Amino acid sequence: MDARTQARYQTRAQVLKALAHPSRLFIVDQLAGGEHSVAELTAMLEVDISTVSKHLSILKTAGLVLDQRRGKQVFYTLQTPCVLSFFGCVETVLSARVQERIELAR
Amino acid sequence: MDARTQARYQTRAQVLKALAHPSRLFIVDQLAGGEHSVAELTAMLEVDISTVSKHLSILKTAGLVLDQRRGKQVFYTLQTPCVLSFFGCVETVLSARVQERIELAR
DNA sequence: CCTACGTTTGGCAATATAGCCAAGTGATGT
DNA sequence: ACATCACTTGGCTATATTGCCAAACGTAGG
Repeated sequence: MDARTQARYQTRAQVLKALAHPSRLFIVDQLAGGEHSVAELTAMLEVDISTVSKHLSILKTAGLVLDQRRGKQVFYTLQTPCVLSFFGCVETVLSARVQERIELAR
Repeated sequence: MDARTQARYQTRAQVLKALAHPSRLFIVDQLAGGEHSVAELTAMLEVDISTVSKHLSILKTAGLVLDQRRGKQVFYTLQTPCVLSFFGCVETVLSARVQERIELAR
């Protein structure tokens, strides 16, 4: 694998890495239903607001969400809704995993 | 977020985490074209074979690939090809990121 | 049985990630 | 100007991930 190819997969991996965290997946799922402020997401996640802010920063850097300040609040929206299609596939993967276990148990 | 919800996103995140590494993305991409042995993938990736074996183990645990021993070799195949659709969306995200930078530069 | 080959596993050090608290920033109202 | 609210950033520790080497394992052939 040459340096150029390596770099391409590295970049792609960064996007997936941004999604590969329970809280960040939850955030994306919530934003699918419309914009939310940091405080709103914090209330749902029940972790420190600084932690939520950092998660949002990671999603933003990855190009997955957009931030928009209105007054004192900052509202986040989903920038690339196609990531929602990941959820369906992930469920398929999980089903396959369950199927696998059933077959092993036989 | 209650414990049940937390667990659901945790499980989903595990699948994405398995994909969120350059070498593992490369492997998935290669397996899209058909089965490959550990040695073949090692030659392409140019890292230690034990490292490749561990990457494959992670993909297998996540339910993304299947292993099949034939003689001395072990061949891996893609178990859930829908993950290939991720690549398209990731490219969209990257395009959006580039677009973003252009607008900022103005 | 012994050896060779392909692969996996254990162990370790280097690096990256997650979450909290505390301090800083930006906007609003007094 | 000052205080307050909403959020971000810095700094820290705990935990997880990565990749190498070495050792173990499974299969096939002599």
